[in-house]
Amino acid sequence: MHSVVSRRETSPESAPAPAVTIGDVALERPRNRDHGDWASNVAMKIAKRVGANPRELAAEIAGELAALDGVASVDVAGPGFINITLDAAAAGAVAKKIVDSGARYGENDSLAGQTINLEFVSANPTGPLHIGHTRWAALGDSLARVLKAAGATLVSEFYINDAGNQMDNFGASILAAAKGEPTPENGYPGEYVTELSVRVLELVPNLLELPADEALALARETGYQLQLGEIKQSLARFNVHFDVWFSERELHAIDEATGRSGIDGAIDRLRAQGHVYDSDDAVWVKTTDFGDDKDRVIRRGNGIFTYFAADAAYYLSKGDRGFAHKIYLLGADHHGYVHRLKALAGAAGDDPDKDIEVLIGQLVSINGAKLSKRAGNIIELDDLQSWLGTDALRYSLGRYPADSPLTLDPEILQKRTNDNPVFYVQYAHARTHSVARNAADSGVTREVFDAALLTHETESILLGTLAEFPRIVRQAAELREPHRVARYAEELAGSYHRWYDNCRVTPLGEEEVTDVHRTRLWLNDATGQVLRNALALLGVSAPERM
RNA sequence: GCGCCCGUAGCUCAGCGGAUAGAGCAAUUGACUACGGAUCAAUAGGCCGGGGGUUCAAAUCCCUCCGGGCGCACCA
Repeated sequence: MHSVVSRRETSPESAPAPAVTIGDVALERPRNRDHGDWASNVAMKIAKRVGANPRELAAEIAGELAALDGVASVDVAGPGFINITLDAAAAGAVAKKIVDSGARYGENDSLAGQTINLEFVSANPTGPLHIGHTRWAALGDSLARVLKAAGATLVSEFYINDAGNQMDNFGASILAAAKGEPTPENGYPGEYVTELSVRVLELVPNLLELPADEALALARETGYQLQLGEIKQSLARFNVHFDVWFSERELHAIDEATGRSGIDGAIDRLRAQGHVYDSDDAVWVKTTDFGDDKDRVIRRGNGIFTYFAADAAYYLSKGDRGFAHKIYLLGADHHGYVHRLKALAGAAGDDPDKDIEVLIGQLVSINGAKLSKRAGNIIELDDLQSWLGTDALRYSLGRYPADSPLTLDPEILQKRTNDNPVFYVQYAHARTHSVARNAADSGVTREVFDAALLTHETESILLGTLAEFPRIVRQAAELREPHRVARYAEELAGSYHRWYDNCRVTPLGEEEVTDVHRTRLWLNDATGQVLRNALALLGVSAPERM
């Protein structure tokens, strides 16, 4: 089909208008089943430019399409839609293809050749992860999986903000707790600090006998390692994987040979590009050249670098490490940063519109969620997870686009019913296994696959849904919207349940096993495979029994 | 004041410029001595925040107003 339509677009004698591009050629699955298996609006798109009547043009294209193998019928509808219906054998072939492809079905090469660094969560290692981090963790990890499935070379990265005076405040808080003193000014409250102090004292029994500065440093460093370990464990339990844990301290570290840090080098490089100037004893980056509303200080009058300086060095480090494309996933409370990051890209000589991409996630709230007393009245990832379970939590956060503000209802998240889409999808998957087990017991095998036997309306719909999966994955990757995979999984689960209600895989009672049963087993197994692949992209388990 | 995001069914939310705007929940009513009823079938529920514009075609793109969230540091 593609070939005929594109020939129409590119062949000089049949389509003389040069302004027509491949982007005009849309072939999509119509929402309404009455409009066939595939539909195209190409005739309406190009009619004006080629000076033709859209309906006549559509009829001409339809005539060519109808002659193709596997096409059952082609109709022209409405203002010039071309509706294509495949015959059962052509539509059914996808079931075998899916079973043969296995876990790789859905992968595509739309992002092949792209090297992407995806940074998300990047929490300060001074306390537990909260509900905001939880959403970015779920979305970021799923996005990473989707981008890989689309063929990108991808590294997921956690930037550890382990430099700066919040670390000193953190250390001072632990030290104070160890002494039984109240939380210092600008310190971190919460019982977890006390818990950390107990563990620090176990590791450093003589902490309180050391000189003050030494004790502070030890409290800070020991507490940091313990807290970072907690964060890593929380994320691992949440099925979230990072390829790289990047320490901000690396950027501050002084090179023995040159006596300079990565940040020094970064400022030099930005200066060489002509985007750095000195004023009022401070060093500034001319971010207004790139759309920021004011220039930003990168080195203060007192000689101390701002946070922005580390950001600059970090950005450059990503490019130095071979990542042409950098994606940042930030919370809405950091959206003021977008201009600055874009400006960094521009100041570094990159293209701010192509080489850096900043995704802003809106805030999430959960009605009635318990605030964590131990972490100072935040909602903790660990609490949410033990309360709702990894699958329900990841799925619930993963099925909404990042830019939509979200309010979750814990009553529903806890229900193991249709109310909760994750169980609806997982149940469909478990059901495919149940059906396969029963088929094996009844002597139904996959020895025969005759796609022409898949003629029931629910089979046609199910096959159509299955065929769409690679397109969904590609779209989710290109739009950076992993939630599309979840929505698709729900649609597929629905198509499967309805098929199950209408079409049996195992024969009833004394009925003989026929090729219809055998072929349906392929369809059943194909559905299980795609549900499994979709859930895997979301980091959610696909149980065989529930 | 400036900037970003959001406003779609009673609720929570999908919706790539296309055909009669969808799903789940909540409400009402049905279907198992048939592969798991954690399922399925059906009914009802909408000036897609308001108003302009672009287009053959707008929930979708542009402008404007209203409402909500967030941000505007020589903090990190």
